[in-house]
Amino acid sequence: MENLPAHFDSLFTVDCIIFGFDEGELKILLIERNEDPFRGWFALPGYFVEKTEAIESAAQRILYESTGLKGIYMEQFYTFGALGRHPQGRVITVAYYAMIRLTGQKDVKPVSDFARQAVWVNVKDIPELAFDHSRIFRKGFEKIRNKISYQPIAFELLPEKFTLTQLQNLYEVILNKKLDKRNFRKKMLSYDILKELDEKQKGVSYRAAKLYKFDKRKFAKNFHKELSFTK
Amino acid sequence: MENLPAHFDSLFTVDCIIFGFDEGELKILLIERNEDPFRGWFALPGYFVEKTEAIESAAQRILYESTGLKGIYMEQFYTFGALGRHPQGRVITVAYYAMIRLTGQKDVKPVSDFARQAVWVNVKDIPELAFDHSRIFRKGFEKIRNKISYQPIAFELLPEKFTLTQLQNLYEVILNKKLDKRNFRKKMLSYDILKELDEKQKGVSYRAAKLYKFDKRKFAKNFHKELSFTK
DNA sequence: TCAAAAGTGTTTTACCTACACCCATGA
DNA sequence: TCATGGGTGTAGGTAAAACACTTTTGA
Repeated sequence: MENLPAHFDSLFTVDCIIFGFDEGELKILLIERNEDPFRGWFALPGYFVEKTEAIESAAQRILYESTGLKGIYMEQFYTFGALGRHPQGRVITVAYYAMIRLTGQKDVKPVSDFARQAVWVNVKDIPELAFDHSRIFRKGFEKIRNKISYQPIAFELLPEKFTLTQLQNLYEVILNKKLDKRNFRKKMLSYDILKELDEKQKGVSYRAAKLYKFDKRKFAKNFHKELSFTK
Repeated sequence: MENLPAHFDSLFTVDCIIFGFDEGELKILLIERNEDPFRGWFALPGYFVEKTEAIESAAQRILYESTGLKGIYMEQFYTFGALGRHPQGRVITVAYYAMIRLTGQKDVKPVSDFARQAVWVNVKDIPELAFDHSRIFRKGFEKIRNKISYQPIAFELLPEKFTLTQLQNLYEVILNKKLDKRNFRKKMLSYDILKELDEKQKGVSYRAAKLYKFDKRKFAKNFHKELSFTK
């Protein structure tokens, strides 16, 4: 790169929106900063990309440091590079989202200490975030809202075995609207991408619901067409 | 940025896919490189982002230098940052696409000399490109193919006044499939986003077609819903 | 037996699809 | 008058939307 010294001083970061679904609520993981600038503010997990690191690997590393999880599918959704988005100079940020299974045990724990103080926050209660992270969050949320209507991303957020009502709740939370129960079930089952299990919900004080699994094999077979949930 | 010297050496570029529609063919603008690496290869117009420049401005600048056009809407679609995508080191590239009106006169002329040798190439005849630009092109083309089905981006490529057949041709070229003439017209007109003019095509040796304009006012009013072209 | 959610069908409506002929124009 | 594309309508099928009651279970 010896011909191009004028271009040597740019900073990159990767920031991640990590979605989880727990007790009927869609949440994201935020960290509380204890460094300037924005000391004490909440922010998306993110960090600088190392010199010899691909962006994709940096995103995976940051997810791991924030949650202890590896090998989760992440999707890049936008790159933010306005002047003045970082008070100390021009920083370019590549933003990713990930969706993870939050089991009841809350076993998702940060590994590094830049992310100590990580908290799960309901997407309806996100405070004003550091830098332009509020804007990044809104853009990422909009992306998944769009995507869930034609791609089976919802299943990445649910436990392996789930009820149709849980699945519908998740769609409702992401789309931010009520769906008709009968139409939802009819349509979802018509796609033939779920496997009905011989098992039922346990520990509820009402009629136990059947459990289902997402069936990747069926999905691969049946999906040249796309899902569709509008109303 | 004085605390972060370890992160100071990253290179950014912006690359642009500039689409134009001319004589029934969808084309993009390519430049022929006369610098190493990839001297003599075709590549997407693109260049390094300056230190004090926002990414968005860099994209506008590169479009201007390549075509002489300003103020065209550009959309960022992906950021490429794999190791090894540039032989001289890690370069991160933010990719944009733009759609421009190619009038018959071909009055689109490069302004700077990094883009001397610019040529319009039919998307069906794109050669193997420098760096990973072939991949960037494929990804961008896929994006517009998707987007044209629910957003009125086609009109940016057509002359201000156009016939329904021209519009249909453009859809067919982008979607890479034949559409039914009657169904296309019925559906397109049903959206009520076109203004029928009192004018007809001139200089054709067959029945002259009515001309239409895209009507932004109507579009804004009628589009909570989305366009849809599948078959 | 009560509370809470599970589970289930039908009718109406809108949209998508397939399909073929006559019309207007300039050469 | 011929060649070329412009312009038009309908019927059948499929999917979406609206809508309410009975069943199961544990407390």
